[in-house]
Amino acid sequence: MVNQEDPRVLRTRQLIRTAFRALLRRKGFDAITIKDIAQEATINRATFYAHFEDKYALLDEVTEQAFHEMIPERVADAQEFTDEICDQLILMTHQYIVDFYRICRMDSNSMAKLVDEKIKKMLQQTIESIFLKGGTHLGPDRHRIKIMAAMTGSAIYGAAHYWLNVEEKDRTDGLVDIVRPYVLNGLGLGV
Amino acid sequence: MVNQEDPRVLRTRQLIRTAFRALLRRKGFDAITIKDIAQEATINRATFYAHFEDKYALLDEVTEQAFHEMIPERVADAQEFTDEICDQLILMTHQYIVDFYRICRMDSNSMAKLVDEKIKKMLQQTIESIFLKGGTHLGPDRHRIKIMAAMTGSAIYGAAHYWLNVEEKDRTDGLVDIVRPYVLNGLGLGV
DNA sequence: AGGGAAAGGTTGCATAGGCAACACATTGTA
DNA sequence: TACAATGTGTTGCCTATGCAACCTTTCCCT
Repeated sequence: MVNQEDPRVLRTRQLIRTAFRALLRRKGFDAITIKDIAQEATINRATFYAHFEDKYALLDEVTEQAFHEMIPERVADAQEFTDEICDQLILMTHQYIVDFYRICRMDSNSMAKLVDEKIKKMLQQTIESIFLKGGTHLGPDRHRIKIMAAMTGSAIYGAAHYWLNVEEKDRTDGLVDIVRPYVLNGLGLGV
Repeated sequence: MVNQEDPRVLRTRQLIRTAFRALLRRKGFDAITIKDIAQEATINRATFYAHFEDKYALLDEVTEQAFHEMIPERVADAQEFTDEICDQLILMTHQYIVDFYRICRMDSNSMAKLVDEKIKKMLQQTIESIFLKGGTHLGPDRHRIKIMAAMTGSAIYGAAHYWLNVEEKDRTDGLVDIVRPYVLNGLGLGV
């Protein structure tokens, strides 16, 4: 395997990611071939396989990168799961989903499922890391913390996703007003 | 020497050019080192020398690239040296000079001289190529055509450069109104 | 069903680029 | 002046990428 810190490797991987994101804006995921990606990235097809097993692995990484680009600094650095952090997580998740469905042609079920799973996972990890940073009220039980993070992430994601089909979907304050109390009460942080 | 059509070479050279242009916006030419360029381009310093002899060669290429980016298509494709083409050459040259002096810190005499010479040369080549494409009224004498192109290019460049110090320098129509008749009359194309 | 085109992967070899070390030149400074 | 620091330019060795060739798998057309 290649050395992930070699500048050539960093550049090549970035080229591939950028090319893939550009392609997603004009083609469906299923219709994109490795050849397409290699051409768009101006790299050799064989080189692609030195970095990614297949386009699914690439999608995974791109999804993760996009998540990191969208997460507000205050959330990433948060020491505690406050109202404000909760709101930002809800809004960001909603925005992420909206962007993804608007920019990419979600004509592929396999892609939609992969992206959904990935975002949920990233969300859960983010929440868990916040729980762990602040000496949390949830107690020291690592298992319990993980489950609470999983539930919270899933709840936020599920609501944000559902909101796509709501009539007032532009009114994100409506979404926040419903989700925040639910999550905070569930965590025993209710006001 | 490296193969100029290898995709790696094309990418590397582009990285170097882009890095150099970025550096020129925040440092004087004399203050820019090869190390700076290599760092900005995320390439190795030794790699720089595989592509350019020194930063002067790079400046030459970047100047030429910028010229090609600015030249209007109608001028590049022109079959004849018409009034309109003449006007566009004047305006473009003026714009090029203005941009260069605005964007780059022209604190280096060596740089200013190199850039000036290069633009003049590009201008003369462009004009000569137009003369050669249209069965010109200048006759078949290649030598004569070259001199006419050199004079025309120098005249346009000189005027555009002088215009930097004119009070109404924003009024480029004033520049055009002076240069166009001069050049066209000189070429025996007067109206 | 069958057969050809296109995509997915893999491999060996040639070349470009990364890295570290070196000698030399230039500059700044005590 | 001297000497330390920084920049220039080069070299040898190693790794990543390009390229062409190859086989396999998938798809699609009749």
